[in-house]
Amino acid sequence: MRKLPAKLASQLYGAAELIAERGLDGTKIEDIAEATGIPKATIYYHLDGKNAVLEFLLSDLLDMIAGAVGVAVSSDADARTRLEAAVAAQLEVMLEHPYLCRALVGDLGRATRLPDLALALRAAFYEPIEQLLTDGVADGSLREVADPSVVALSVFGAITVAGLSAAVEGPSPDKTADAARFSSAICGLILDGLATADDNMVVADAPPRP
Amino acid sequence: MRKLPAKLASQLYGAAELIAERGLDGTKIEDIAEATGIPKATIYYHLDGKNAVLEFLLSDLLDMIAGAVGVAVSSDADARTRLEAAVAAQLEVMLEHPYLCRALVGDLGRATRLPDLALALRAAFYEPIEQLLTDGVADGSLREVADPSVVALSVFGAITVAGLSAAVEGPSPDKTADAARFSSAICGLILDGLATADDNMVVADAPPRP
Amino acid sequence: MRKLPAKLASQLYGAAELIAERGLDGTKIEDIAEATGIPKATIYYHLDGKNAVLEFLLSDLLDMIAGAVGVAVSSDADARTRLEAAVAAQLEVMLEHPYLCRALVGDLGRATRLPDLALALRAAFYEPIEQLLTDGVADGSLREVADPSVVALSVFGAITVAGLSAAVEGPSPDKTADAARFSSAICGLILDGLATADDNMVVADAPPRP
Amino acid sequence: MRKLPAKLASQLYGAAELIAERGLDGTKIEDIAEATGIPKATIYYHLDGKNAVLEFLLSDLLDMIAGAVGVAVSSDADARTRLEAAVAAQLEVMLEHPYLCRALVGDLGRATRLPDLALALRAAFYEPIEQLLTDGVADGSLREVADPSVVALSVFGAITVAGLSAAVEGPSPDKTADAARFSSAICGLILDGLATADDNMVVADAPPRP
DNA sequence: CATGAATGAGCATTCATTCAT
DNA sequence: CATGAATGAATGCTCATTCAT
Repeated sequence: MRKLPAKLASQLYGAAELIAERGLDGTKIEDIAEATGIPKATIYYHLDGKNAVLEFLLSDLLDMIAGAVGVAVSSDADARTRLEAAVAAQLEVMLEHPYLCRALVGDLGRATRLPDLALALRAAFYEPIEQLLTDGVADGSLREVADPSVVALSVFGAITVAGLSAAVEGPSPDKTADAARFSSAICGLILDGLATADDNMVVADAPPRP
Repeated sequence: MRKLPAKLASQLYGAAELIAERGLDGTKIEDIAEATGIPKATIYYHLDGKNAVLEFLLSDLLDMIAGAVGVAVSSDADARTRLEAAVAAQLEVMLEHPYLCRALVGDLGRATRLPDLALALRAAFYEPIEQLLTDGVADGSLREVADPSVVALSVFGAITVAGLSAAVEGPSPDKTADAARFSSAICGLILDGLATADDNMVVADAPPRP
Repeated sequence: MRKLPAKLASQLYGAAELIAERGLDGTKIEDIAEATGIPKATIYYHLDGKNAVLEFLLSDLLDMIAGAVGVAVSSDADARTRLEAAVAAQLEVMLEHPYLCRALVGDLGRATRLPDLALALRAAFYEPIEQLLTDGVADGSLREVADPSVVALSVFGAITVAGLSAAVEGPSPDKTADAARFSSAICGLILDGLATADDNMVVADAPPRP
Repeated sequence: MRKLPAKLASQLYGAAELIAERGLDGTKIEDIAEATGIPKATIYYHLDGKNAVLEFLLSDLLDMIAGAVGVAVSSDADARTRLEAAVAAQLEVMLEHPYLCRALVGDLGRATRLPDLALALRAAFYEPIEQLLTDGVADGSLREVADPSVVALSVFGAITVAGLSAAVEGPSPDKTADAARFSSAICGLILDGLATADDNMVVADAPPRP
């Protein structure tokens, strides 16, 4: 699996919609060849089979997300602010690449079976959040929770499922606005929760209220 | 797709792990036949093809979830309490059936392409939450949000991804305890949020505070 | 590789000429399917791939030869007489199945790479001769030689190459007569040699004549 | 097919073992490239395809054999003596080049389908013997046989199969000694036969003795 | 009803060969 | 001259599905 020439790489994106629509197994290499204009044998010359096509496309998406989130996370604001930025960043990239996202969800099983992708997946989606949760406790901007890893997972789920859903809806005219709207809704949820404000907090492991 | 004789139905569950592990496309009917002990042709006699196997398995899971959540939701407590119950109920069923859950995620793409399943998916996971959000606003137990459908999606994501993750981890010795722990963490997140208590609320679309 | 139903087995012989003509690598499974009337997938249902087709055909030939030679060899005549009978028997079978013989030669390399065939090859062609050589020394009908295994090899070569050559020439109208003619010529060679009768014997390891 | 630069020619021999082991069809040009160190495209620059590689290697072997046998045959000794010399010469070359020999046998089918090779094959192996048989009858050193061409074929078979077998056994430490041993055994066989000396001669077509 | 046997349709992958540099 | 890159053409094999019993 040599490094792809830039031209081929860009052509290959033409396959994303196909794969998003039908799943990788439902997509013949021949279809990919047609959709991208790259001859079948040339795809095989550069990539190690069908999985590698998906791997290439998703790696790229995951890199973009990891990159954007990485930037968002590395400001010197407090963790809560950075979490908000990270949510926005991730949603922006996701909405920017709806086909890749759909391909990712549609072939999530396969993606997790590809070791490289599984790692990239964790690194892009889960780890920054986990880190932020820790940071937030340290700088006092986020409260401590009883089960940080489950919470990180849930936050990851909250963001990702919303983003995915937006991606599945099909292209939207104003992605930035969408991203902002989603981002705002999600941050409202994960930062302030849904309980009515005057209520007593429900804290995990909290003693039963009298 | 006649109703399956009970014996076959139960044997068929033996295929869940296989499908969870390899995805439906990576699983030959022949493999399913071997794993379940049901002869290939007999599977075809009772079910309309490979997809129908997945459909059967997942319908069942979805029904179980919908059922459990349905029960949880129909108590006469306030919406917030019912939401907590729903979360717990969903997680319990998911943890009780880790292979089915993994099969579901792994073939999410296909699942959403099968109309019946897509519907059942919505009905089991999304709709009860959406309803609860509305109810909560009405009975004052949950606060109003600017974008209820996005929030419902996120809540759904928070619960589901956490549950899925638990399912992927492999069977746990004490599923009920796990479910409780997860449930508690998730409710803490979606009801109270992560922001430190003394902070001003970040409310979506709220006017800047002076 | 289940046991072939008799009908298929017989149809399969229709592929012998093809393979003889073009070699196995030059013969597509599809060609074999056409030539035999057996659908491609059915061939695969019964046999483990292309090699197995050759293996089946040649095993059969080898069995026939081993059988005929076995019968010839098990009379209670002296070894020399039995050798003559064995030569005749081998040639008869070879001439009776020219295509199989040509297939065998044409794909000799592959045949020797298929362990089962390599064994059958030895058993059909080489071992009976080796045995006869030993027997002949014991019963006094054949002379002792310095290097029995090389001689056995050579005798095997003398018979086989002649027979093969006849097979390659294409079908002859009177195979039995051919076999007799070849048999007679070969026996004359291997029993009496080519040296003129009045000459001193050239015996291996014999001291140089003065 | 230009004349190969000497260096390439010699590198090309590195492919003989490969081809001997797997057959030509089982050997990718790429494998040959790797084994010889000659880049794939360079092979194509100098030779007309895969067959030409085999043709080159085998032509060479055949030329060597034809040459050595030619020398052996052109002494002015009697035919019988020259036959002995020819046998020794042929075996020497064969044992000197075991891989080429195995490649030859393994792809005998293909070799006979390449017209140039088929001719060279005859010229190297068969014709000198045939000639010697005729010469021997003329000079009285070999007896007349009823079916000279069959006998020539058998003699060719006796020599070649023994030689091949030696080649297949793998490299031997002392090839010259091997050749001498084989040669002696084979000459004993084809000149004096295996019948015990005191026996009546079995002469093809000889009238029954009273 | 259940199923062993049979097969049509499909497709990923391979590889010999070409060609621009 | 030599060769890395590219590809057209080919094919072995798989597997979901059917059907006769």
